[in-house]
Amino acid sequence: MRAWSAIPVIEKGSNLLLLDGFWERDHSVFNCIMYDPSTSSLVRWQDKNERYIIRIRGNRRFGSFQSRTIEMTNPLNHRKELITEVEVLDQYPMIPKEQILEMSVQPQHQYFIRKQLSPGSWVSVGDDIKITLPDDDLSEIRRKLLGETSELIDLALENLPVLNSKVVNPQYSTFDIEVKAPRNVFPVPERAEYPVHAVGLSTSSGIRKVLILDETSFLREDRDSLRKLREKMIEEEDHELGENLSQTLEVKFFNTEVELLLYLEESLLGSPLLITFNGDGFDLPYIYHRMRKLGLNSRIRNEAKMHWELDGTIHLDLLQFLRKPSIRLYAFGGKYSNFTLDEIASSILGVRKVEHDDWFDEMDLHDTVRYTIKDVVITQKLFEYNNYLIWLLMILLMRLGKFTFSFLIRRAISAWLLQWVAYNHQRKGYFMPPNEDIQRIKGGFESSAGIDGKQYEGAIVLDPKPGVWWDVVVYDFASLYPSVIKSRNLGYDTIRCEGRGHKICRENVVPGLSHWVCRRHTSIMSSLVGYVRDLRVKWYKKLAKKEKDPGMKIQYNMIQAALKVFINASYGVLGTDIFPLFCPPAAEATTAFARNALLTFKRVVEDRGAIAVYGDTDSLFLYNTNKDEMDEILFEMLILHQMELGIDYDFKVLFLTNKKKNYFGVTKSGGIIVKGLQGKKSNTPVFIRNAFTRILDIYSTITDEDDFPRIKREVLEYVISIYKQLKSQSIEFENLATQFTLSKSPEEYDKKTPAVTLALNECLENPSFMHEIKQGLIFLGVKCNEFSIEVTNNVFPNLEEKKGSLLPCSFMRPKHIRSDQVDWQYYITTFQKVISPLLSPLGIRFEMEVEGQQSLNDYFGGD
DNA sequence: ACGGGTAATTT
DNA sequence: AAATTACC
Repeated sequence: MRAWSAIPVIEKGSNLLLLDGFWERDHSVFNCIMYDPSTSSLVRWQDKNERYIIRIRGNRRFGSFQSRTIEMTNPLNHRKELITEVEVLDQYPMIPKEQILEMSVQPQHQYFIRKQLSPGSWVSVGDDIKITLPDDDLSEIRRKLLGETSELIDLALENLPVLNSKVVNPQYSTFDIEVKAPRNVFPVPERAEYPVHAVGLSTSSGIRKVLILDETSFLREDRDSLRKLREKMIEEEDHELGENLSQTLEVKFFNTEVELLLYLEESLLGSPLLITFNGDGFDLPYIYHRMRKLGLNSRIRNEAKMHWELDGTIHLDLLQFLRKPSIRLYAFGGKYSNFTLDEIASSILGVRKVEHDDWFDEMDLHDTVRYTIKDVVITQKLFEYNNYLIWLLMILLMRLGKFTFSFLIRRAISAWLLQWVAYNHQRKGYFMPPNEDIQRIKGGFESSAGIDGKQYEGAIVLDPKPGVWWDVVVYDFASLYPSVIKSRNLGYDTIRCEGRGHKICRENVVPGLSHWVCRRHTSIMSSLVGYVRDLRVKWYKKLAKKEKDPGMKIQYNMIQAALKVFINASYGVLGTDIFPLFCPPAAEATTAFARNALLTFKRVVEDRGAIAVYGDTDSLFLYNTNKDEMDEILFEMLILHQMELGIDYDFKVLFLTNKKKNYFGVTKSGGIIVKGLQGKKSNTPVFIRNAFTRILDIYSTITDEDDFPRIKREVLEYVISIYKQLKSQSIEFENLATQFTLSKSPEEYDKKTPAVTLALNECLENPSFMHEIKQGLIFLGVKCNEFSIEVTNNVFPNLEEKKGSLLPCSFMRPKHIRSDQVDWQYYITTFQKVISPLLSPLGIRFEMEVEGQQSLNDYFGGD
């Protein structure tokens, strides 16, 4: 039984949002899962005509298996090949897996690819399933893309109506469980040892509930605590969350955990969409195992590793989606960097962080209720933020990449890209050649990376010219790698092409490499990347700018961001060996053309007298430019090299040292840009980061060169004040803390790192902490005088220091440290080191003017 | 289960 | 030299 088998089947219907699909276990029938906004529920339609097909090259027969032979084109040589399509029911024919084409594409996606259906779009079902589209006026896009290849225009015309069709906001439920685990014990879902004692429940229809386990009936009699709860909520939650929680919240008490859990499941069952924060990693598996332990039949199902569903609903684990690097960086501009609900919500919503140090066993009823419901409501706010922006983004990504909802939530970007590319191979009648073919024909890398462990040569970073530069304009290529892929027609199919008529292609060389690029055919990847890039730049960015309707403006902006996700990932996958279309020459050709583009631009600009004071990958920092001349050069780059450039920053003043990827400056509009400096990094103590920011604030007020003395005075005064705090050891431990990440899984550590020692140290005081130690765990540590700890467990089985041995340790968690244990000298040194790039342009010498000033004051007893 | 290379800093 | 964090 699968979770989605519980969704009611319909024979006919229209205006349905296609979200997902699955094959019956025996592959006999395909089920499409759709959201029906008219009833706010999920419906299922069974496609009885479509068969589950595998493809094998050549004209073949496999015993009793139903099969037919079709023709498809091999993109490597543009020849038609005979392909056998075999109908698969319960079992596969006896053939080696390598002979099956496109094994990397999931069965449910094979269905959508064969039917050329885009999940996320509106469909009607009956005898068959069909996409329904509004009548869009496509003449304008045709006009805008005039001069582009017909392939690119076709792609745009096909995809635009789907992307532009409306998105409805779904009905949903969200919940969060609290487990009564002993202090500092992490409840492991598989064990489900501790009772679920509180559950927060909230729905889009306005239900706000907290379920409380109250075996003694003691809590519900506690009128005093309940009254206090309302009062506190009026004071805090109502105000903070913009909710009338004190009025709408219902607290429900249960005599037994069994009753509570059954009630919880029952409440969630009717919902089309179940939203959680870490539901795949904790809440759903915990309830599942807990119910089994209590002898109950759960309707939660484990579909795959880190994929849990509740019967009849679609489960969205927001954490799974938001933690994807591509989403975090390109869709949300890197606003959050830790993946806790608090951090993500506070950065996206601007909600204040909720501290709750108290363990649940020590909390009063009213605090338990408040914290429980608060997490749920924050999850909800996150989902509803900016008129369901996250939902909109998700639907758009599905429409663009042609993949299902659960695939979107749970798979990485390279999987998205593959599905997108696979769909578009089928669209053109191509099959995806096996990677062995690609690598055998195209060969390996011929460049080598400058960095150990990397495969091929990447970007250029120019040596910065140290100094203070006034009036510097930063020009950068608009999406450099995708532009190169598009304009140079790069792809696994076009690089090092061979065969009759391809002699002319040999002259089309890749700069600095022996590769050449096809002149006869357009690369599949190149036209896909090109279409997405053009759509973004020429269409949606402009639409977003001029759109008046706020709802549509948001949608256009989000489409623009979603397109960027695809653009930015499309280059990277070509160079990763696990990607089924991995093609070394195509990957290194991309960076080679990109290096060439940057150097060409540099030469042209310098011929006209500008000075490139710095540049990295796709940008030049130019001093002594003239706007009109630059416009001419940009035009030339566009016409001669099909490369589009724009202005990134316009610096009033820019500060460079001899270090690459390190600079700061003040823009003409008074904004501060700071890159790479230590003071920005998360592994710098908080108080130093704060001081760093404060000094930059002072810098941002600079007017001209004559203003330096004022800036110097203010900065010096501030730095001295911090130095005094350090000397008098009056900085809170929390602000001394540095962040350490356990970036690998515990078995992979053979040497100690601060994160490792912090983890071991924590285990000493609290042995059950072992279970919490996993990849991605973040610790705060304060540098302290060195001490020894005994390794008491085998959490890190491959550590040099075995169990029982002593380990030197120089970090402690802020809560456990005393002032006399803090290594204050380290903080003074680090403070000086980190802020020194901000002091040296002003001519401030730390030893003389900060430390010296301090001691003179001490001596003379001045302030 | 799965973007890439380049660079600086710390242990 | 390896690990971590940043830049693009």
